[in-house]
Amino acid sequence: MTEINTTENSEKKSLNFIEQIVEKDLQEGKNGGRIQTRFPPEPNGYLHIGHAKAICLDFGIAQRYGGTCNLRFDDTNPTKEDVEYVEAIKEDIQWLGFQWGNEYYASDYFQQLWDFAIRLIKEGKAYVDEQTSEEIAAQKGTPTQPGTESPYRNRPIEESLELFQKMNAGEIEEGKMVLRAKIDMANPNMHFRDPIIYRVVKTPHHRTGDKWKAYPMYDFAHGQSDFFEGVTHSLCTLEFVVHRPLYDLFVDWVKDGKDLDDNRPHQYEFNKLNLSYTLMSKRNLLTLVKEGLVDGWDDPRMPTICGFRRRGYSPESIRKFIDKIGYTTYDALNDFALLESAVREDLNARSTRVSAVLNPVKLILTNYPEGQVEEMEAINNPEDLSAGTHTIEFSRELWMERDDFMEDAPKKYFRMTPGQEVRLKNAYIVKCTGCKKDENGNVVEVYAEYDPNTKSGMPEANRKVKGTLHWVSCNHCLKAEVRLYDRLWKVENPRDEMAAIREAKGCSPLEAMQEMINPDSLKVLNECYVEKFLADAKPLDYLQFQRIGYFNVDKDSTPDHLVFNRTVSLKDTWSKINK
RNA sequence: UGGACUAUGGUGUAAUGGUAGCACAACAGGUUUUGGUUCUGUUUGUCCAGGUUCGAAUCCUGGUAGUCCAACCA
Repeated sequence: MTEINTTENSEKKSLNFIEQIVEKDLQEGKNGGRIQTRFPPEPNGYLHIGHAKAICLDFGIAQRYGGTCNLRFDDTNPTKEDVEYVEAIKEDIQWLGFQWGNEYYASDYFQQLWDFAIRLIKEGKAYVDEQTSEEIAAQKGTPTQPGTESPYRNRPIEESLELFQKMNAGEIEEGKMVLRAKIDMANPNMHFRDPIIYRVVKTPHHRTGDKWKAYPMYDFAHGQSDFFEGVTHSLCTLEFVVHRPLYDLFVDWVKDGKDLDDNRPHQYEFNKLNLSYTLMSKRNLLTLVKEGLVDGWDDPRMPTICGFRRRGYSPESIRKFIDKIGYTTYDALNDFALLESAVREDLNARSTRVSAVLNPVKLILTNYPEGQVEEMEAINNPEDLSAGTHTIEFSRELWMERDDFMEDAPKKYFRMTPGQEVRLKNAYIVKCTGCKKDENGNVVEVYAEYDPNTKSGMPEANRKVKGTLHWVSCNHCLKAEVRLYDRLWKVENPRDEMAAIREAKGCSPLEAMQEMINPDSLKVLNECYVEKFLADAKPLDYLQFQRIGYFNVDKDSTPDHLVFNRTVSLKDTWSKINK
C-alpha cells in the first residue's frame, strides 16, 4: 500500500482535480493502492512547452504518490516517425528534471494488438472493409445525422480473417482495405461509428522495420497499451474526452468480461496549454522550421523545450510556470507574462551579475590619470552572497550605454547629463561635464570628472546620488554579438488570428504566418562590449547583464566571436514612465 | 442546431453548501551602488434568469456564450 504523504504540500497549495481523483482512488484502495502513469509522445517532432505541462503532471503525480511514470512512445504511424525524435524527446524530459521508470514503445505491443484484433474478428466484433476512404467517410454521417452501414459489415468471419492476414502480408495496397470495429453507425459519438482500427502502411517502421504492414490506429492502441503496462491513471488533454467511451470499450473487450471494474486504466483529461503570443501546434512549428522563418527547432523564439533551453530558460522556471497555471477542464489562454515572471523569478535568484554595454558610447573621465587601471570588486549575486565576487577593471576611458546620456534631460532622468552626478556601479561617483558631437550632431564622446573619495567602500561613496550606471573599460573588455529576442508573433492569439486571416484571404498557412510575424523578434547587435570575466562563460550559465536583462551564451559562440542571447529583459519601469 | 465538455477580477487559478482568496498584470508609495530585487498599499470578479436551502460561486432547471467531435493522424 502506498503511503500518502501530502500534508506538507496541501497546506500550501490546494490539490488540482487530478490529484484529488488520485487521492480518492488511493483512499478507496483502487488498483491495490498502485499509481502508474505514462507520458506517451509520438516521436514525430520536438517537445514544446505544452508537452512540458503534460510531463509535469504525468511525472509529478507518480512522484508525489509514490508511483511510477513510464515513457511510452506512441509509434503507430511509421510515415511520420523517426528515431531522431526519440533521442531528442528523451533529452528534453531529462533536462526538465524528470526520469521515467521504463522506456516502452507502442510497437512493442504490435503482436498483442494483432492477436486481439484477430479475436475481435472471430467474435464478430470487427470486419475488413474494402471501401475507399471517401466512401467510408460519406457513410459515417455527420454529427447531426446517423451513418449508414458498410456493405462489408456482415461479411463472413473467415473472409475478414483471410483479408486481414493479407493486409499484413503486403498483399494489399495502402488504402484498399481497413479493419473496422463493429460498434454502432448511429451513435451520437462519431468515434463509435465503426471506427477504423487497422490500416495498411508500407513505409518501414523505425523500430520494427518491415515486419508489419497493418498498423493499429491510436484508438485501438492507446487504451490497450495502458492496460498491458498496468497504467492506473491515463492523463491526456481535453480533446480526447470524446475518445474516452471508446477507450473504455476497448479495455472492456480486451479484458473480455473479467473483473471489468477492477485493475484497469482510467483516462482523465485536463486542459492543454495555450499561451498568448505563441503558436504551439507541431504542424505550424514544422512550417516555421521548413520555411526558414526561424533558425531550426531550437531557435530561441520557438516554444520548444530545446528553444527555451537555448534561449536561457532554466528547467526550474518552466516547472514553476507550469505549477502556477494549474490543471483544469477549462480551455484557458495563459498570459505569456506569467512565464516571463517565472523565469525572472528563477533567474533573479541564480544568475551571475555582469556588466555589458550593448549600445556603446565612449565616456572619458577627464581628471582620471591616463594609463591608470584599478581592479574593482563586483558582487556576483546580491541575492546569494555565497556566490562570491569577481573583479572588473576600471580606467580613464569607458564604454557606457548611449541611452544613459542625454544633453537636455527631463527632470526625472537619473542618468548622465551635464552638471548631474551619477554613480558608476562598483566604482566612483562622477559628474558629467559635457560631450563631443560629430558634424551630424551625434554624440561621439561623453565627458565627466570623477570624485576620488567616492570609490566603492570609501565613506564618501555613501553619498546619495540618484542614478547608477554600468560600464566596461575600453581597454579591458571583450567585443561580442548580442541577440535580442522578442516575441515571434505580433498578435496575442496567433492560432485564432491565423484562422481568421486564412478565412478572410483564402491564403496558405505560411502566408498567414508571414502576416503575423513580429519583424522585431530578433535584433542582432554586433558592437557590444562585455567584461573580460565572460571569456569563460558557457551556454548553460545563467547571466544577468546588469540593468538590461538575463542573458546566456549561445551555442554559436566561440572564444573569438562571443554570442549572447537575451533570455528576457529586466522589468523596466523607466521605459514605461518615459512613454 | 446531434452529442460531449466548460463558464469566478484584464489573465490564470482557489474556495468541495458557511468570511470570494492567491499569482501575474496594472497603479501609488517606502527601501536600494541594477529605474532590478524587496516591502507596503490600491483598483478590478462568481455569464444571465429562476428554483432548492437558514445559507448557493458551489446543488437543480432553463437560457446565453465558448471549446471539442464527421483523419486509413496522435
